[in-house]
Amino acid sequence: MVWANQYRRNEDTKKAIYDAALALCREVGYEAMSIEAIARRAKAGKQTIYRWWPSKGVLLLDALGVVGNDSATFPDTGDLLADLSSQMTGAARIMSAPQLAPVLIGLLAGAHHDPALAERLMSDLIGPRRKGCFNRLRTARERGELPPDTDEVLLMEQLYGPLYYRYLVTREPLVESYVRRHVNDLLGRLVATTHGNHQHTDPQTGSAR
Amino acid sequence: MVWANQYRRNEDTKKAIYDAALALCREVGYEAMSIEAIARRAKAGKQTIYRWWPSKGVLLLDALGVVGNDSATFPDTGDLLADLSSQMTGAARIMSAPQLAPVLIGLLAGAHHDPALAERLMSDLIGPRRKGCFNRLRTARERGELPPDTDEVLLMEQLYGPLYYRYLVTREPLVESYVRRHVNDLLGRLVATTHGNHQHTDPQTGSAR
Amino acid sequence: MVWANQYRRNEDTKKAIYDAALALCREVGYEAMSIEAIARRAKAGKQTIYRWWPSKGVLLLDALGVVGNDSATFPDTGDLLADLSSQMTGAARIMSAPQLAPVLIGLLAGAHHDPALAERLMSDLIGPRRKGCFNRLRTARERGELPPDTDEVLLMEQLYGPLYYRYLVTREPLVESYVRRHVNDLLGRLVATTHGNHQHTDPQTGSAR
Amino acid sequence: MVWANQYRRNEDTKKAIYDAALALCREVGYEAMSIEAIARRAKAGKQTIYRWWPSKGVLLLDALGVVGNDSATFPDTGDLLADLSSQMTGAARIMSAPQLAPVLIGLLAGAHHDPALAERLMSDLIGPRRKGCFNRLRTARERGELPPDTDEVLLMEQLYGPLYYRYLVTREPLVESYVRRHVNDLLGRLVATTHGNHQHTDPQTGSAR
DNA sequence: CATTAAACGAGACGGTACGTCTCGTCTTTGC
DNA sequence: GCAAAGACGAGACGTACCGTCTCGTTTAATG
Repeated sequence: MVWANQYRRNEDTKKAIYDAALALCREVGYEAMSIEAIARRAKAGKQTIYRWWPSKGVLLLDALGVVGNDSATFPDTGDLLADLSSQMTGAARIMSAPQLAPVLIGLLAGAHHDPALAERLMSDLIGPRRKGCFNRLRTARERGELPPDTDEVLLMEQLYGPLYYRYLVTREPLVESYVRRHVNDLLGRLVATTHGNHQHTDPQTGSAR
Repeated sequence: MVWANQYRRNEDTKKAIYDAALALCREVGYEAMSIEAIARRAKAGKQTIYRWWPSKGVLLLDALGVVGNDSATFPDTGDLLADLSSQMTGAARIMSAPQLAPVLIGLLAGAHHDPALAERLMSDLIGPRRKGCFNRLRTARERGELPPDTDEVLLMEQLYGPLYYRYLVTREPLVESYVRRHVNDLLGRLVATTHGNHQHTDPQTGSAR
Repeated sequence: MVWANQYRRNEDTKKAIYDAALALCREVGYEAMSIEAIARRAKAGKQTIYRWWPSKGVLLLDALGVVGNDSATFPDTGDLLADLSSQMTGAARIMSAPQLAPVLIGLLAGAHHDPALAERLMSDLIGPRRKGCFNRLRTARERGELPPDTDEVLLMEQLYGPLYYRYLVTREPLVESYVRRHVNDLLGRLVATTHGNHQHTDPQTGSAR
Repeated sequence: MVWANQYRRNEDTKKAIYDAALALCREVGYEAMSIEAIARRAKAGKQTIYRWWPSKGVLLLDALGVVGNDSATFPDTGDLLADLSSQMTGAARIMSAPQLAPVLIGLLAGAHHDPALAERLMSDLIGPRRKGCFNRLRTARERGELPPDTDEVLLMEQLYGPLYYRYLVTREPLVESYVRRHVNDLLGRLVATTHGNHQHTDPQTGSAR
């Protein structure tokens, strides 16, 4: 593609740098990972890294390759509660993956004093996911699954906030049961559904769990 | 008293180090702040700092002097909604204070790879506030202001989660109107709905008991 | 040539470091001179020094630039006594120069627990001078100026030993008259020459009385 | 005795400090030995050391206890050559003892920028030995064993200079054969004796070939 | 004896330097 | 003409000692 080689960039080197960055991040953590070490491991010149990425955080964000992945697309089976549960447990699983957890907090912290990283983080990682969730909630509202006066943004933050809180502040494991309980609890108050208890039937087996 | 000077610690030096740490954190940010610079500004020897604090984060936590302050005591006027609004807007104001915001995210990030800092953060900063909120919610439940099957910990996290989300993830200003809208929205649904969720969790650790 | 810049070394920096080292050595002495201070004065990074020299002593030895200088070449006018007197008074002058005296003793002391310095000292400073003297003595023996059974090494050490003794042990000034008296006395006994200098000195202080 | 306890000095502590100093000197060498480490090992306070000794060198000199020992007394059997050989081989043995060699050079180097150490070194260690030798040589001259115009000080330095030269400059082992050869050679020319020594040594390394 | 003054161990303190590490820039060399 | 290699100035890291300065606790001598 034209753009990719517009700057005569060596794709092999790029890949080696991404690999080295990811490997190092897993091994020593985001903070302890140095550009020097990435270059060393990738057998790349330091200048090559400084030429193409403004900071360790942005490099890592690129390396994660989150731009094009589909984790931002929200499922829409028609059942809002099920869709939210499924998407959010997936998100929780990713957030609490041992390799990724320290990365995200590192990136979030870095964004507080690195506007470039902040922008990339929002446009590539956070933004698309917010948009996907927002759209799903709007659709739900239009279908009548949610009250017509629902503030989708506020609801979205009420949904995801506690996950981030657990992940970032108390560092407790984001187990699936917690996520489901939270979503049921929050949505349960909001939607007009008869549901005496909060046990859910597994759509696959049909057996109560 | 004997204990205080048991280690023959110089209180003037301690104060100078706290002052220097706080000033530097404000000026250059948590990450960019070095122990070397703190010592320089406090006219203290580096060893003096290393002698008394295990890390930059713990030093800063001590410097914030959050241990004994009363921001952890929850108001109880009998009106839960008003009390929550007042406490949470206060918390939001503190969190979004320009001097403090980068400190907290730095500490939270640091806690992810520094167990000692994590423990201090939880025991001195996060824990007491969680406990205060938990107690206020329990009192409210016992008074009948909340449904008898309310899970205080989950509710607490639903209350504070979005604040941290805004502060840490999207870095939007934590304006008072947002906080009030969120609290009204969440509490409003709760007091007007019957439902059930009967698991209880420990307010400190959050783990089910 | 290629070799010199094989390591892409910055010659300006090298010169600045040599200058700083020599200046500092003169000002504060060998022991009190720190690598940190050399770097500071030379406006060089500490790492640059540690990269190229294994120790303060070796750096100073290089800075003295004794490798290529010609003080190691022994004069040969055909008159052994005159040649020795001239070379040794020169050596004595150098050894007792106020800037150099503390350097040499520092290097000699350092060589006792730094094999690398010991080797450099011998190969660059001591060795060539020993060789030059040895050759001159051998030539003299071959010419019949010295007895055919002369041990040049022993004689050399008998010649220079007292100079070092005065310089290193009693720290008396290595005045020219002493050197000449010693050489005359030693050689006079060895070759068939009239000689005589019968000044006596105090055994404690060594000063002439 | 009154004087000794005038300052109410603890003799046990003093002994422990001496022992620690000597042990450390043997183990890590003079340069690497710190007052901090001496205090640590002697279980003494640092202040106690700083109270009684002006420097590491003087402390060590005291610890060596050279003041009163009898190595300064010169033998007088009537045979000058034998007496010199015996005394000097003894001195050489002491100088080249592995534990002492680095101490002496350290003290000599220290004396170059520590007048107090220089004075103590001369009055306690070097001076008495010079005096003893001087007296023996004077006696020999008065007995006619040496020419009447002999300069005892010069001769003394010609005798001992090469020993120090080997010990300090070339760091070759001060083997007995070398000492005897040197004394025989020097004295042999001076007194009326038949002698001869035809061994040759390499001028660079000094080792016999 | 009780007082008292010093020596003592312990170790905090402000400093300096150590030798290593990484930063981000700059230069040289090879492909 | 970009990329690797790495030198460079800069400066922080955490440690070791420096020499000074309290602290309480012996310990010896004086009163």
